[in-house]
Amino acid sequence: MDAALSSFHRPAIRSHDRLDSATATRSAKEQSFYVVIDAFSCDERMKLEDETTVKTTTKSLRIVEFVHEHNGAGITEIATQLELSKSTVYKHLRTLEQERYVYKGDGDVYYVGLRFLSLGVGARRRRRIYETAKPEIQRLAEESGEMANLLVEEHGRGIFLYRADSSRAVNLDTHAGREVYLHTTAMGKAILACLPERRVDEIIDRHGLPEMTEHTITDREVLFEDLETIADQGWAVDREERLKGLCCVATAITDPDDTPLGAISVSGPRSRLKDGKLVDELPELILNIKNVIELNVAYE
Amino acid sequence: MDAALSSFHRPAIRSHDRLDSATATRSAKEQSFYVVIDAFSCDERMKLEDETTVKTTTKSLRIVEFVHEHNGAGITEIATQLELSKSTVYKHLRTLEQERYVYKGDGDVYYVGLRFLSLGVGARRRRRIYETAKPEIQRLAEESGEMANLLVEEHGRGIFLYRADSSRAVNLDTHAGREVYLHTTAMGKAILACLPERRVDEIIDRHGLPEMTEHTITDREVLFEDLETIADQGWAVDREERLKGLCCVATAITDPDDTPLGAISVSGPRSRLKDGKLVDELPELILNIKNVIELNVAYE
DNA sequence: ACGCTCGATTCCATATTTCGAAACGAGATT
DNA sequence: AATCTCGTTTCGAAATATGGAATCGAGCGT
Repeated sequence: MDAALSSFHRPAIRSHDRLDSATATRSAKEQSFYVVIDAFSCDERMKLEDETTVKTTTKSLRIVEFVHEHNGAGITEIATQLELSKSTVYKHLRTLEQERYVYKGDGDVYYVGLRFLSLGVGARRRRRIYETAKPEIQRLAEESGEMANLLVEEHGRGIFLYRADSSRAVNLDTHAGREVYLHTTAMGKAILACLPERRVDEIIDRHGLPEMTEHTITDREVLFEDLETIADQGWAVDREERLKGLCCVATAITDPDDTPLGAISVSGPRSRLKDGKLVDELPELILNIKNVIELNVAYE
Repeated sequence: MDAALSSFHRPAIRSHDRLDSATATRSAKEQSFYVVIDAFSCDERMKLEDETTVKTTTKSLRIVEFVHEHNGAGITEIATQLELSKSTVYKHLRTLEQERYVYKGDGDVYYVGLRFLSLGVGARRRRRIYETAKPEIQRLAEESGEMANLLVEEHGRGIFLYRADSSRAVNLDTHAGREVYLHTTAMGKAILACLPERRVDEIIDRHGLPEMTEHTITDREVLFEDLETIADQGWAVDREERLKGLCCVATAITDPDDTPLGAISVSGPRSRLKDGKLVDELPELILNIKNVIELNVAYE
């Protein structure tokens, strides 16, 4: 039973994917990364988790996540993988189905329900920046001729809220809802650069600095140096740090009091984003749009 | 404790909203409608729910839903409204927060987390029809000059997957993820018309025929007559049945074997959609698009 | 038609876990 | 300083989640 829970803490999956081979399936795998808990902190952690945590709920969520990551799953498969009894999994799924969080397709396979979409879209709408930034992101995509994105931070991770494609769009894994590590993207780093050092340390402690490509920053010192540069110049760049072949320029959108509300970016294949465009042309364009959005957010 | 659960079964909220006054907040209220359980079936139902249901999970979900419907809530508020103890709510929220399904904003207010967006978007992507229909829906919006929609059925309810606006867009409550009763919309009725009568009966038994406007069909016989007409002519119409001032024309998208995969519609203000357009021009346009989508789905 | 296999479902005794009352502590208000 | 409100913590009683075994049921091959 304890083994059941520990099985969720998988080692990082290094995805040295090329841009053109990025698929939706792979994104699910990436998301299942958790920092491995080392043996020493176990007592403390157990204390905390046992006393203040509802284990049954955790179990239900794990089941849903399993179904999600596998694009549908049957009871036996889930029970085996999660080291739970079939009857337990059965009851959890029945409950979730009754509440419309999962549904049973043909042939006894359970799928994640669209109820999650209702709540998720509500959560997105609640972010002030979303509606304000959307039209500007579209403009950004048009004027740059590349893909433009909006990302926000939650629980120390980045979540894509919106993406606008230009006509030259590349098929990419960054749908709305996609979760990424902040240190692996230009948008993430732009947000980190706005946060107090203490906060950044907390985030690194919680999520680590997993390596996605050979260019990913995996060293705390190096990251902090980069963040300083970003804070100075006002924009961040990502040269294939999350995905091989993909480059981005980004800047954070902040409150009047410098709290980051999210970040916007332009991203495209390395072949089209040479240095001239990447560090001259695009930063200027992005900073313009940043200003417009910040004004609109402030006086909405 | 039993009282706690029964408090979720609220009577229908009749929303005689006008088109122009429809807001996001109101949509949340609508969604909280549940069929009231009458006293006689209680034993049976308890038996079923008690034996095969994980009550703890249900409780967690109710808490999340409460937070969702109230656009954020504190522990005491939730505990009071849901008739649970503060410590219970506290522990559930802590668990959900740890798993990133909720997050705590400033001032001890909990909000629904964007984790729901990740899972929800995944659920949407899994519907074959979504990617296929999207570009066609956009075309439908352009060619009709009105709003065009894509809806699918799940658990006997309708869920909007996508909406495309024309330049003359009206500000409406139908974002992606929005849930509606099937019998109140043209798209819903178009889907119902494809289902075997037995299935339609089940759905009505589960969700009832709640009245949204004075034009809503609230009688089973009347509904079945309408469904027959729809099945014959291949398209459905909604004259202010869900929302005062809003009219729609819709048709179902089906598999080669007539299983409905979803429905598409054009909707706009009554003032612009007179009978000439509503029952002559638009049905033809929609049926064309339906054909294109069905071909693409079949040979994808 | 028959047995065979695999999965979902049901039943039940057991003990794990949840739950609520009450106490505590921090902030705000009077 | 007293009072109120709200989140957090503690702890034992009571509820209920759990896993294993038994049952059911569909699909397959002989």
